[in-house]
Amino acid sequence: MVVGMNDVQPPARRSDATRAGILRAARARFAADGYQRATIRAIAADAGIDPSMVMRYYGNKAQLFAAAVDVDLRIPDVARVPRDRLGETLVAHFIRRWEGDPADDALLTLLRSAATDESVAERLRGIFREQVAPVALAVTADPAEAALRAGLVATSMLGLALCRQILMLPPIVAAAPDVLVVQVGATVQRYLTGPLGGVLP
Amino acid sequence: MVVGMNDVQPPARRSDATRAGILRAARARFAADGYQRATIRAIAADAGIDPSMVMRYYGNKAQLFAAAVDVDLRIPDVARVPRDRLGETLVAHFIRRWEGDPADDALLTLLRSAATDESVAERLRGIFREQVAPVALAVTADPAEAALRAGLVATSMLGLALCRQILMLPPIVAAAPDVLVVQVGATVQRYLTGPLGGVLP
DNA sequence: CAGCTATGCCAACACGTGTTGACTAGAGTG
DNA sequence: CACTCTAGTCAACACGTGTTGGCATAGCTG
Repeated sequence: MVVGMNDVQPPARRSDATRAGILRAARARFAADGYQRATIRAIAADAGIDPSMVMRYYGNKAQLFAAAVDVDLRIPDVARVPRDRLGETLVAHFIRRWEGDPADDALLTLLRSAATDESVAERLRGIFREQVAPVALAVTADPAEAALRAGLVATSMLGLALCRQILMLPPIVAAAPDVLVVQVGATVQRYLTGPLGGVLP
Repeated sequence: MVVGMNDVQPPARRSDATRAGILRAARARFAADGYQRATIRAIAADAGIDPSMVMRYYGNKAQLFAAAVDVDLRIPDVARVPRDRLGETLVAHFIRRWEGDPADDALLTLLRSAATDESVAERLRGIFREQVAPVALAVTADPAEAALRAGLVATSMLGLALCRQILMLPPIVAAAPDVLVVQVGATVQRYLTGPLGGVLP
């Protein structure tokens, strides 16, 4: 085994461990405190290095945030899911991810900060456009209808994330995943495949 | 007409106009920027007075926030609403409030700040417990079931508020109120009066 | 008018923030 | 070994924050 395992782009610098440590600490802090409250000093302390290293490797706080929060919802391929199971499948997917390590889920981090930072909100809208909207397009061909359906789904899913993982609303935190999958899943299902009432422009 | 019109508690100080001005500016700033980003200096500037006056009249920033954000959802009396119209009625009620002046709605202000400030989140949970949960209790006698139903309703309503007023998700912002009332109203209706599947402990 | 109190402004403190630059050790290379 | 470049620390700057105390002024009260 030679020194360079991945002889593609990065020349495998000696500081890779530190960089990774910074990124790991940043993810945790941003997830726990949001963009503004998470300080470079705290992140550096968690990573066990000097704050100036963060600046050297990531430029500034905004770029560190961008690097730390890479959002891939990993939405399952809707083509492989029975049409009448879409709602349950999607809700189960997200709950399972949050169950693992909420501090590791970029979506929750973004949601926390998007409430007060417009630039983060813009980024969330981008995620919606590129990763959520396509799901609705697999159900309807009409773009306007698909956009509305996707928006309603976002309403439901983000509302669940907000109440369960951020606001910690007791009944929703205590609810068994199965119950939420059935109830919220039914809502998402209706938003995706149910009637809209023909009120589209 | 004598000097004191309301001769009850407050002796009608001469600085009442200033106090009100501070409160008005604080409401706007907190609604627009959230708790942390809204600065005492900015609020004082908006009110046209010195920052130290804010401290004199309201003690500190936290107390100013508490004074500025008084939350009365003014949920309509559920007893006067037909049981099968609860969902639509509730959604229409909230949308109508936001339509007016979002910066004046305390719920949105709280929602913005609750994402990053635990104490604000705790306050939101209080609002939920005292103003939302009772609605579900008017539908079911069982407290555990009522709590779950109220939680699901919160999921739906806060998700809508989040996407429409805070994240500004294009399809939800563009959607006509009627459409949202019908669609989200149906969801709330089912959460309140629909079957739960008997999975309650 | 004299005196007191409420109302307001000004300047400053103490602190935490992101960010920068100079400087030290230490590995890698000729 | 001598030289170079990287990884890292330290101290400090410039700024914005909440908060405080002192001082002027205007209005009310005797």
